[in-house]
Amino acid sequence: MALKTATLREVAEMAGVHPSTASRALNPESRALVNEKTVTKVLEAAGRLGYRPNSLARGLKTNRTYTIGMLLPDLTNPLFPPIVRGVEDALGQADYTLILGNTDNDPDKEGAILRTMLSRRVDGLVLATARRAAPFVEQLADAGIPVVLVNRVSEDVPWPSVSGDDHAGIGLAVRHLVSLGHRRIAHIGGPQDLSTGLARYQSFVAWMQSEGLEPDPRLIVFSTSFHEVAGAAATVELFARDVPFSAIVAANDLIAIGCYDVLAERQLNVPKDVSVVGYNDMPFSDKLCPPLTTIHIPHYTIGVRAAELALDMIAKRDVGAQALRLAPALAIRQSTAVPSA
Amino acid sequence: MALKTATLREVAEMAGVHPSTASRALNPESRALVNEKTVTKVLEAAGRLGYRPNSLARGLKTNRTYTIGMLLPDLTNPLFPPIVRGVEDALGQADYTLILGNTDNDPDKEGAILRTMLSRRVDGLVLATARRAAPFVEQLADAGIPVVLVNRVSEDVPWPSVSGDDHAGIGLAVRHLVSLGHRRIAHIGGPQDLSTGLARYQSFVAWMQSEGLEPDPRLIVFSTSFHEVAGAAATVELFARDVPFSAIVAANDLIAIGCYDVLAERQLNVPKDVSVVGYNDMPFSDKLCPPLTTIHIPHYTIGVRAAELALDMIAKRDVGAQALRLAPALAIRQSTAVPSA
DNA sequence: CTTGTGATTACAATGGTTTGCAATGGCTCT
DNA sequence: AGAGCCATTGCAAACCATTGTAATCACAAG
Repeated sequence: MALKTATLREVAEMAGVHPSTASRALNPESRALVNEKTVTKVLEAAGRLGYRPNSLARGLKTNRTYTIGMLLPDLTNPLFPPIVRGVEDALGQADYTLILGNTDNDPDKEGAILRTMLSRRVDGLVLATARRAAPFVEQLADAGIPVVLVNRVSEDVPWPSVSGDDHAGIGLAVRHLVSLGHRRIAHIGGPQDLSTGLARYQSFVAWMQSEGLEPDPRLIVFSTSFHEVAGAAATVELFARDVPFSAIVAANDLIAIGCYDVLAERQLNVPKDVSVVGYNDMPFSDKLCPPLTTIHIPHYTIGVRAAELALDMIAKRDVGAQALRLAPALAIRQSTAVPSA
Repeated sequence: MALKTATLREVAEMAGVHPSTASRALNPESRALVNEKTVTKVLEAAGRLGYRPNSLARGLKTNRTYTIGMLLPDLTNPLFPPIVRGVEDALGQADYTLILGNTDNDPDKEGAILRTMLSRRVDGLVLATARRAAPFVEQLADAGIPVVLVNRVSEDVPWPSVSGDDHAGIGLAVRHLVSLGHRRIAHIGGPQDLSTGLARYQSFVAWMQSEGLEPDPRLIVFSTSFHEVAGAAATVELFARDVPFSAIVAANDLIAIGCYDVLAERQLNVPKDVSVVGYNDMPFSDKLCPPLTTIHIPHYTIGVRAAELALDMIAKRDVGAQALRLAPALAIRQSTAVPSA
């Protein structure tokens, strides 16, 4: 059945009514307007023909596509799949569909993807791309389209955001190490032009101070990206500084893996010689060698909340520019221990 | 600029031409039909107004949405992100957009997602969902929409497929173990109602035989899913059989991790006491403890090829029902060694 | 018997773009 | 000068569903 997709007109014809009546019968909200018996007829005809409303036509008329677009740097980064699933699940509940775009942190790509998304008339946008200065911001604001930020705080931007509470998370990490007895704690920060990189670095400094430990600038190195190789390079740099330390707070798990690699190279044992704390609790961080103590972020929930916010905005519910920060949790595993020295 | 998205009519008006002319000027293929100077005028007007064609209207008219849908069980499974990226990248090249749907292997969900995708008039479909018996097959065939299968062979189905060459991959694993001196090799298979589970099991048996080793049925256990816990349960079952073995070929990396867990519990060392080979070479399998020897599958390329096939089919190029099998590679790491006994 | 009421249903316009066809205008050729 | 051709552009229909408004009908009330 239904070789060609049936049109509303055909359904109406089969049911012996006018297309407009069929339309109303098919739509739950307007269904009350049409006679019960007619509804049955139409529904049956629709079923027999395998009718699927053409969402293009509908969207054209109603100016809503029930589609939202999501931009992220790279789906291959284990951070994102849970977030995307969260978004998708929450969206699915509301019969919304997700369009995905990987930017690779390339502004050109980002612009191009954004353009096609606008061209497709997405009802809303979820931006999980990390760069702090987005040149499109004003265009988007102009377009008057709901936007929700994920994993980055809103800077001078009228949109709500959802993220893990980085300040609290770094606090968890620092205090965990301090409570174990560490005093000379190093930080391998992320790129400082990414909001998470900057925030975690600042929080690190703040928490060290609030613990009464003056952070040594020589024990703070910035990685050029949130990936293993860059993390390893930064760790090498850290050793080059030749300042003793007993623990490392890495800006994310990938960087922590980079630390692992360099530490192993130097025959240093984790956690006996150096304790390492990661950030994100990405999948399989508990399977590393040793299992990584890290800060767990409710990624899935972040995705869900972001989608819900977008949906709220689309429904014209005012959500303001709130910054939703979800509480992190310390996942203590085996990469941290009391300092040996 | 461009508070409200500009319409073609407005662009035409600004350029002082008829909408149809503007349309032709804007579209590269029909651009040749219109005077060069007019084209310039139109293009400029479009630029000034920030015109973005309404793809809904266009799709309605042309019956093409430049959209393809992709169904997969769960994005959170590390297997999929690289595939999805491959699909998305290849699609992006051709100005196509990807719509994603997670089915969780739930037929109802799968049906629902499929319906919305058809309702959205996707130009093609990439099915990476693993279950073997799909009730929608006939409906899709009827709908006459291009479909490409990923990671599952086409059984009685008129569509092309792209996957890793499981037979060759299992061969790599078995021969690697045999060459190390293993003779009593166990297999923890995947669910047998999933095509990959079945294929890998059958290949295991075949390769054992071709190596002159009669596979012991007591050393073959099937996991109820492709996940760690199920893999661990299957490993427990394997030990319960109380038949000696020196190596395990796991149907995928997650199951291999399950093996790791049970082995560790029993104080058995990998690879000294038992060698383990995984399958898929998923991200971070090289960071496991010990780094997992596994079969590398070119996931990204699989995604790219699948997208290209879909694009070909959309372009009415006949691709037939070919089954594209991409060559796997053996990634030797530290979970395999010569047997101790 | 007329008018008013309420419940249904039909009509027609609309959304933005594409495209077959017709119209226009300038030009060449005879 | 008129016929014919080409390049360019305008016209209008079409794609399919939604929705404001008008039409219809049955029935009750006056």
